[in-house]
Amino acid sequence: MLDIKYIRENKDKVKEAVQRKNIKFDVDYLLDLDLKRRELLQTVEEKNAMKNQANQRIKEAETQEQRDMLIGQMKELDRNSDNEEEEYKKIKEEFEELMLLVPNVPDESVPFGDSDEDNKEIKTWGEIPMFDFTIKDHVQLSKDLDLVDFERGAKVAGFRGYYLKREAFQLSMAIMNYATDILMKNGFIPMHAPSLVNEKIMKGTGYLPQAKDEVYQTTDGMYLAGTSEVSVMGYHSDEILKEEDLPIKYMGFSPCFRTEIGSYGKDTQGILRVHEFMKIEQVVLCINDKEESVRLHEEITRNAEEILQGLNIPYHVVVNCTGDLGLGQVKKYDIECWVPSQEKYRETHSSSYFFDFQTRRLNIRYKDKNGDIKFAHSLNNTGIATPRVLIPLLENNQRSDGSIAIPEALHKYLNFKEIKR
RNA sequence: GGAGAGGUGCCAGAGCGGUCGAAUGGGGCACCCUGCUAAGGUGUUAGCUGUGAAAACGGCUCGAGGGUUCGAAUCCCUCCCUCUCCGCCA
Repeated sequence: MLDIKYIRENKDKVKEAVQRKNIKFDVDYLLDLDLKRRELLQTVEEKNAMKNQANQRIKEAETQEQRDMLIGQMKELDRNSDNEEEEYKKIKEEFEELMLLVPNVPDESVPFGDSDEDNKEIKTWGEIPMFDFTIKDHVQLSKDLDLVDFERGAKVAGFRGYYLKREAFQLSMAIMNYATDILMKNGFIPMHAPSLVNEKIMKGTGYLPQAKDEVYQTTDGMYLAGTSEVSVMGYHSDEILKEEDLPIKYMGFSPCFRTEIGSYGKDTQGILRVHEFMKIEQVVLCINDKEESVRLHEEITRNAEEILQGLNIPYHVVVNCTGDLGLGQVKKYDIECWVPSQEKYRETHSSSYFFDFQTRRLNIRYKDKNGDIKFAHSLNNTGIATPRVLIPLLENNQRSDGSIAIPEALHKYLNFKEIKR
């Protein structure tokens, strides 16, 4: 959510953001409504002030007659103010709903574009492996080595269901431990965070209402979060933090659930796009300062790179174009890992900052050195997500005999150094 | 799942129709005093929001939402949450 004052003063910027993010939203309508809202608020508050004064007089009335007369006047006043109050309430409600739909303004450095096709590569790392044999894709590797069971996955959990078996399971756990160690070394507080969350927090992080098709709702009105970003951000909701405690860095571990509605027919093979997976997420809260947000954005991006480099997976980093930014995101880098069978990079990490877009919704504030209360800034990036990262890991490390070499960084977490049958 | 208790400011805790945005204590902050095992004194310490350049003035908020009333932290209803006991259970 943006500050309405900011929207009033930067109407054109916001309109531009609406356009560039390909969002349907009428900024002028919102501002008209805001004007109406404030006008009504004024009259309602004036009436309230009169009532308060009248009440004061009733309290101070010396005789019963005086009192009765004043009460009579009050009743009259009350009758007249009902309508305005109703109308104010209605407008306020609409106003608040609309406010949730206003997009954040992208940073100047974000390239213009419509879709991920227009994202710009800014960095590559690692050498794309050259194989002197016919490679297998991760699906074939998984089947041949009995690492993932898709058929039984589908039998039990439906389309996109899967079982991670044997070394794949161990690998998945090892990767989590490995990523945890790196993030803890870099100052993150680890948490196993809830994935079952309430509506307020889903709204606060911006997944509702805009992405409501992509989240599972339970029969009792709760939601299964698609990322622990949701519950980790909710952790400090409605709190006032101390400036000296910032930046505060959390790594949230949780299962993640996504309906993948809207991606029918996409990535139907294998474990690239599944309904449930495990993820470590980096979530950072910092002071209300652009420079600091930018600095930390680079930092959490580096953290993900450090994790991938240790796994020796070739990747590149892209800056997402305006059209590929989420509603609240100011800027986003995607890290995409090389997938040999597809001969392209596929997204494994998404690193973004929001300024105070999320913290306004979640009411996460801090008291600065002058005692002023400000909204914090928030950022987040993937730490590591399995099973998706297993795709580049398995494929890039496959050998001609069908076995798979395990990167050295994981050896200390595993009792095997290769996967072989 | 059953029974009960409760949700008030940074914390503890009083208030149970008007004098309450809220006693008191603790903590924090500021100043004063004091040479001593950091004590004493005084003051200060909620957020949101509207008009305004500002000073200021106004409105809202005692878990959330609704209702009764001239008036609600206080009464009524619904929901959420916490705690205790019983049951069930990884």
